[in-house]
Amino acid sequence: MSASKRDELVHKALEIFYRDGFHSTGMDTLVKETGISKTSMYKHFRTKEDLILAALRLRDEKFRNFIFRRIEELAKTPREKLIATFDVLAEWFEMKDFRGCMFVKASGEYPEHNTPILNTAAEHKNQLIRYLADLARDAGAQDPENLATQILILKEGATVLAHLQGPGKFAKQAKEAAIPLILAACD
Amino acid sequence: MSASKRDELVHKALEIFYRDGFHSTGMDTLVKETGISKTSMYKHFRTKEDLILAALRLRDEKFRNFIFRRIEELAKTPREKLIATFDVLAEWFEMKDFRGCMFVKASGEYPEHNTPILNTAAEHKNQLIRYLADLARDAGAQDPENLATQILILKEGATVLAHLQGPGKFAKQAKEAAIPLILAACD
DNA sequence: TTATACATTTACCGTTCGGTACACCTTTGT
DNA sequence: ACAAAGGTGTACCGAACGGTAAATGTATAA
Repeated sequence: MSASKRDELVHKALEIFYRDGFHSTGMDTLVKETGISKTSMYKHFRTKEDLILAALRLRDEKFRNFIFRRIEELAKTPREKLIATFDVLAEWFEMKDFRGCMFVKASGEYPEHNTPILNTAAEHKNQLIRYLADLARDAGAQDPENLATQILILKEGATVLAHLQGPGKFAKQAKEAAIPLILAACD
Repeated sequence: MSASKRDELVHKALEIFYRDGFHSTGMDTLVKETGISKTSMYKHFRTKEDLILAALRLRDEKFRNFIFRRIEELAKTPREKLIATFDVLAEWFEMKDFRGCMFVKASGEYPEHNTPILNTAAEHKNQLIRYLADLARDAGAQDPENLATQILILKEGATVLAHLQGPGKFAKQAKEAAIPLILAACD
């Protein structure tokens, strides 16, 4: 039961769950696509929910890596980084396999409060807030938490609409809405 | 096959789909909860997808009625109405059965482009944009479409986060982000 | 070489899925 | 009174669901 095999399973599961959804992807499909047997799959993951949680944790890590790394590459000052968030968002929307936010999808399919999947999704958003709040603090914002929350609201709204209506203009519109907020918050 | 019976079925289906999701709600559950027989159900709706589409159309109508009516009740001038959008949003978030936007949920479970369900969800958002753009035009905005889009982005973001993290502060934060945008756009 | 331990496969479990064939009403027109 | 028409319920379809028991490798240690 090698750790790398498990990793491979989670990567593949993440890809398929993100593309097709959670309920509509059966364990038989995952087993077939990964080439493993069903019993082995259930040795690595006790239940389907365990596999979903592992996939969400991987997604959390990969997504934050991508966003944070690109922001750091695109901008130098904290204030510029806050704004660059929306340029990274535009890059994400344009990717050919973009299908919206995986955690929003998960919260739609498992909406019951205080369940592991919804909690994992909520925690992902907390991590984003924390990162943005740190940037806002470094940028000298009066109320870093508030500014971070507003930026996250714009990010989530743009993401939802980009998935529903196509990538078009939403990252740009969100950016144009964010800039005056950021400038006003940092004197 | 009375029209009122069909209406009753759609209402009940909407309630259950919104609470539990689409894939995780079986036709057997719907049949049991409505007290009708399966054959009769399939006389009214050829497939499960037809029933989902009917539920989404009803949701579209009910949701827009609620939002637009409350906005008109809360504010008089077009500019005030744009702002009041976020007070109505706060009311929605506080409702005990609030579970986020049904069309976002639908787009998460049926993400394939150019399919009836995704198209219906996209059209719902178009209707909201159109209404907001009309208000923005009446309020004298330079670019009504842009302002409407930005307000919708804030609405969608606040909705997603309110579902994930609880109603708390998101309507208020979105409102505070929207006000300067609205004021700046209308001179 | 053989016993042990563990990973893997095959074959299957009971349940639920979306959907349907068909017998059984009940109504309506004549 | 009676037949045609159409809505209704029962009982069922094959497939897919999440999950498991038992057999079959296969590598290591004695």
